[in-house]
Amino acid sequence: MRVSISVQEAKKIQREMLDRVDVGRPLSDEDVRMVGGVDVSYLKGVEKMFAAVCVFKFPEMELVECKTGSSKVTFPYVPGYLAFREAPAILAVINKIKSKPDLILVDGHGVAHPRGIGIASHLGVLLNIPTIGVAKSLLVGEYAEPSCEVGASSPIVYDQKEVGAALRTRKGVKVVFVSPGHGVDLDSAVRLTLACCLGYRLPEPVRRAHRLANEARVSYQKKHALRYGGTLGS
DNA sequence: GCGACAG
DNA sequence: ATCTTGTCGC
Repeated sequence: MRVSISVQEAKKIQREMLDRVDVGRPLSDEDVRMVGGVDVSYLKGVEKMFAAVCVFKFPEMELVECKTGSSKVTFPYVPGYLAFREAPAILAVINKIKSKPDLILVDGHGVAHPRGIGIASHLGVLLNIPTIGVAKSLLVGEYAEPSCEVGASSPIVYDQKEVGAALRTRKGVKVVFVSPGHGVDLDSAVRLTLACCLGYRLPEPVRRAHRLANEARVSYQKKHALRYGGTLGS
């Protein structure tokens, strides 16, 4: 792929963006009328990715609007630099929606990151919209396993600080790792994430965006008769 | 140097 | 993340 920038340059950008990240602001439920979720899927072999965004009315959690889009991959997957790979595609689909979410849940970490600025924080700063990182696995830090009931949580500690929480969003399933992205504090992030869950491990906005991004990839594969990353047929 | 390592 | 088939449990 034609790489947009180097990891060194990306690191410098993160350093410059870091002081704009705000995780000290409580966000009440009344502050959120619309909540969005974003995710990206990839097509093996070709340098293409499919992003999706789904917006829900909060706290009713009724689907309001969804958009998808495809983009070329211009940055490799490097742990700690996911934003430089996925943010461009995500920003593109967010620009397509008519509704204005007051909060966006991102598939990945927020400040529970080596340098305190994961993809959720990165997007929050660029959009100037509160964001929360919801990841399926840990990138940095340590945590104690919470009890198995819905809503149980325990802090993620990294560099002697509480940067997030391991949250049980559904009874008996693996926890998800929640961390503030930008414009919201940890307690609010955990509370709001839980309020977005409808019986599944992942909060609905992210779950639906994930599904939609996959559908967009599949339709692309079908449209171009792609399989195993190669071309079959015309 | 070695192991870890979001999606 | 992607690809892939069956299997286990509510």
